[in-house]
Amino acid sequence: MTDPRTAPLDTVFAALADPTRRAILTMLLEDDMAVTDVAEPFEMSLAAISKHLTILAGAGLITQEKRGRVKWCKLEPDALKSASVWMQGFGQFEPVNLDAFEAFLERELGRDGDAGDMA
Amino acid sequence: MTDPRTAPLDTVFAALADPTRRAILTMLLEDDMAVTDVAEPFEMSLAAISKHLTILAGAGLITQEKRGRVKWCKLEPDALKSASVWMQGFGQFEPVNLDAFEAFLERELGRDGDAGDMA
DNA sequence: GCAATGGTCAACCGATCGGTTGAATAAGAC
DNA sequence: GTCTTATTCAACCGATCGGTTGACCATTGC
Repeated sequence: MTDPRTAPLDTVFAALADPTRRAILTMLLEDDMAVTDVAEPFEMSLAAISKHLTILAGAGLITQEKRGRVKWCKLEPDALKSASVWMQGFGQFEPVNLDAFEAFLERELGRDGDAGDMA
Repeated sequence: MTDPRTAPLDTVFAALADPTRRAILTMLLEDDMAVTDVAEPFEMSLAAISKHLTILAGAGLITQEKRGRVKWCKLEPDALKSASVWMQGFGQFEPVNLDAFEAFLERELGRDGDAGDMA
């Protein structure tokens, strides 16, 4: 129910500061997922992932909707807008470089997203 | 084991998660400042501000240069680029709205930047 | 009904965080 | 030299963080 646009910068940046949570966001970029499926690639407990999802939801970065016994997680990119706008002000308002983003995305997927070395 | 490739995002986002540190960055947007002058508007000790500046420098968001007995703090907006690029990927690559940025800047200055209610 | 599945809750743990204080170091000012 | 200013260091504090475990609640399937 919280408007993602009004989520304070504190919680958004704090949520983004954790590599596991950034990896989760990257996964949700592809599709909505159930909590158990989000947790699958990680080496930590389901409860830990559940906490991470609560933090992401608290920051407005995702929403969670329960259908039956499955809770679906959905990315809410709009919550990033305020933080992005805030940050952009410190650069010379340079245009976003898509190639650079793709490179970062690959690194995130290949590293954080890989449960192999996240212990 | 922290991944050196994604560590920058960790430290940058963590540094931005604190309102005092964001207020410092906003102050440095105007001009370079000495540590004591950075600390002046805040209600906390100089040592606390010194720690905040160390964290900002560790994230690459500022640099500090000692001239005489004064240590000057300088904004380094380029450190925001990687984080900004990462974030922008979750939106529709929308162009930055300058008016929106100014509104946020004012809110930051009026709330976080005011030493009156920062306890 | 009963068992399995999906997810959270509660208590606990060590590490880190944001702050304090007081002493220490370094560089001007006189 | 001595006093003052600028800044950090070191030790400490309570709160929060990221994780664990085991018990608990819901929903589904047989």
